[in-house]
Amino acid sequence: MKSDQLLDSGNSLNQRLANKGLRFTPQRQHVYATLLGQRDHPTAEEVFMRSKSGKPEISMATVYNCLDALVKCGLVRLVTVDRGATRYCSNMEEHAHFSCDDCGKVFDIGLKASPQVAEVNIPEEFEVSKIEIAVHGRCKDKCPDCRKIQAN
Amino acid sequence: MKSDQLLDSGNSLNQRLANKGLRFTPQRQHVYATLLGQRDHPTAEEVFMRSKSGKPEISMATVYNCLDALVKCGLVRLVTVDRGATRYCSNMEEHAHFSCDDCGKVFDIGLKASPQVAEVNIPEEFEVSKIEIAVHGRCKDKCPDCRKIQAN
DNA sequence: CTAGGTGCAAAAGGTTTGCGGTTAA
DNA sequence: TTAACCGCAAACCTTTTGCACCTAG
Repeated sequence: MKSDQLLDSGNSLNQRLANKGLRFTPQRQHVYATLLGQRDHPTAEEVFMRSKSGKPEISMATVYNCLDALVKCGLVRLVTVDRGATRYCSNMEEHAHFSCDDCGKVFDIGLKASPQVAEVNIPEEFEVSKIEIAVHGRCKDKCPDCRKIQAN
Repeated sequence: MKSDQLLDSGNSLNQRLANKGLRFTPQRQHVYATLLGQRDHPTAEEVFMRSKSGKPEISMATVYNCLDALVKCGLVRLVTVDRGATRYCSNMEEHAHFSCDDCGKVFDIGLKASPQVAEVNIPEEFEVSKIEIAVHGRCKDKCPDCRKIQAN
């Protein structure tokens, strides 16, 4: 990622954090840049690994803290499609997730329409804040791991 | 639960297990009956607690083993709407889940239609096995815990 | 100046595994 | 008879917490 992009994301991040009464720190900027740099769905462990190149002294606890701050200010969201480790997603557009049963990777998939209350019979008293759609299946030859499996 | 119902579920369970090459054991019957007896969405820990009344010698590992067997033979499904412990659901009808942000409880909600590929733009290569819809929000005065919160 | 953040290490869930003994088929 | 299962305890993985030091505002 180029430094001007980093600066952009830094400024945006700065404002976002301030709005929530959170501080702007180099660690938070770095973790955010890490997530933006590779828009997949890494686990905290993976974010930690990637963050260590460029910031070798960063700790796991700080990665969790930073991810938490990013989620709080709406720049990152949690993805919990499986029982495994929580994944983090920097794509804030409305979308669903596809989880591959073979390789475990998570892919973004588009929605044809907003998943409104239309699909579901919500009891009156319930107050809805978020609707999540998770699709499970196989990505087949979409990724290297699954290409290998297909080849066998 | 009455003993004839237990027997019914036992017979159905027996067949189901056999179909998957799994054995019928008293533990599996007991855990299944526990889930059927109270159709909420208990965690493994809660299933363990409930199973101990009537089978005090049962162990946590066995509960996990039994739940796993029940999931394998299609009598129980996993519910993983939050980062917390996996919950288990004996309602195998097609439905969505509502998770309360306040009390953490999970409620079943009906679908107006089957959540078919209609809602989502699945890339061609992807092979879909299951679509899950999770609704988040507040159940308000639906449960005792949330009635308390509302009262404050 | 000080509330909030960082890094470390230890603890806390939740789940899985290894193993000797038991049991359903 | 014997592969599968049980119960126990220990291990494992992910996440949280306590604490001393540090730093952004």
